[in-house]
Amino acid sequence: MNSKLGLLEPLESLSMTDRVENILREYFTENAFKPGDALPNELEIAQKLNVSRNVVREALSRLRMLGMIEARPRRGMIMSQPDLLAGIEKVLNPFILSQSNQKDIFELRLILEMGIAEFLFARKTQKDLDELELIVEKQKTLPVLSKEDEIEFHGKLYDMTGNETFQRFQSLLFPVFEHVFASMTNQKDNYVLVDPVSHADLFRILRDGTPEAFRKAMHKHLEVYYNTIKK
Amino acid sequence: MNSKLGLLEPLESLSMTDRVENILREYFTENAFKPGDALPNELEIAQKLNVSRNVVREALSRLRMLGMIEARPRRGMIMSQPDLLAGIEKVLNPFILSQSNQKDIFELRLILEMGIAEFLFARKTQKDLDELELIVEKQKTLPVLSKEDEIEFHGKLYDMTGNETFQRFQSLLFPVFEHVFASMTNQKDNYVLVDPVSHADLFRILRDGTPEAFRKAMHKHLEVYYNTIKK
DNA sequence: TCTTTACATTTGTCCTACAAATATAATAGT
DNA sequence: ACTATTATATTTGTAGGACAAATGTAAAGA
Repeated sequence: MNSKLGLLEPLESLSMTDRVENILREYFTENAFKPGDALPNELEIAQKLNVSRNVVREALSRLRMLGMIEARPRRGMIMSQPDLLAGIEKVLNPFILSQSNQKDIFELRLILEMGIAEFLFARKTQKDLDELELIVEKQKTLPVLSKEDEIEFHGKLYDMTGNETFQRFQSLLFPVFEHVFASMTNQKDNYVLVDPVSHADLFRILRDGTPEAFRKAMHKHLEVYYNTIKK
Repeated sequence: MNSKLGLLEPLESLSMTDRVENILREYFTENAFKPGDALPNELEIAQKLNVSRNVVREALSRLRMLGMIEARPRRGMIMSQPDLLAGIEKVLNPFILSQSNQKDIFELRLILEMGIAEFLFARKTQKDLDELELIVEKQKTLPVLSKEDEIEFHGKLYDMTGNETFQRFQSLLFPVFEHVFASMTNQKDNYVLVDPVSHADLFRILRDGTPEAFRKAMHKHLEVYYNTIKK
């Protein structure tokens, strides 16, 4: 009778707060709430749902954190434009993320670096190229590139994509990326690796070449990371 | 005296809940809390921080939503492995996201499709290829591909990357992607477009070709979307 | 009609209370 | 001394009351 009981998932016992959170989000969606729209007040919601104001406030607190709603003291709440990355930002902590998630993020960064090529070529401007060249020239004089130098160059690339979310997303992913790579290369190999493709090479291709050539070069540039990918 | 007053940013007046949320996350980080570690109880936190238990609970409610902590009724709270995409999942609603964020997401999906090539070739198995071929063969018999057919093929690709987060991420992005594209192509051009590169073509290249060739083909396959990219 | 005053509204915060179930300590029984 | 039972303490989830503060609105007065 109890055979295979281990396969049974524990049926999720949602707290009142969880349920109210879900109900509210559905309510917003189904009634096509748009940014600026006024929300019912807390007491009204509590009474309609037959829960305490505490529970409602705990649920609203979550939505407020996501930027989905805005509470203006003494003037009621309104719908708002959520912050796309607010939720993920608070969670990107290498010490509490699962190994699996950390690996996923490591790979996500590699994918982004390869994927942005089309956008770079579609949107590059002379001003952008000049600024990137400045960075490259400065780095040429350095004996070795620091973490900050890497961020400066690649950050500028994300900048040039004209996509604000990429830019911010990448800066959020980078610390985790670094952490994963550091833990993979067991600290012992602290040698400075010579890039087979330098930032200067990437710059030249971005200026004169094609997306195809850029992706090829970027792949070479990131070779040391791609080499860690296991089947 | 008041000239240029408009340039002054309103100094962020954080609520107690906001501040407690920040303090708690810092506390976890600085004390290297790891999944499974026991947390102080609510009353203790409230007394230490000199705020009411309500405020603490509202802050904890947010962290619970992110999966960062777990509360076991009557047994205290423990640190937990956060759900990487829990936050973003609740916010991916085309009707409340800003136009700018929607555009960013549209582009993000294109970037992912191009970027996964390396991973597909590094991790493809015969079993995966067989399953993908099955999908392709089935779709060959169809006069026209539905949205579900698209999801089935591309979803299988994400599957093959061996990256759970990609898989889930992509399925979250897709509805927004569709919504953006639909609103760009003013409904009027409902004609069925003939892919310059079909799913069958992509499959053959994935089986016999190179990442480079695959990216090239994928770019062609997504041409209609890439054509929408503006400077 | 305009100004001033009073009132109602609503979020943020604090407080108290208690159910329920678990872990721990205390008691009783052998 | 050891086990079994009972009582106690703990802690989250939920309910409900209270009030400050500032805003918008209605009422009163000039």
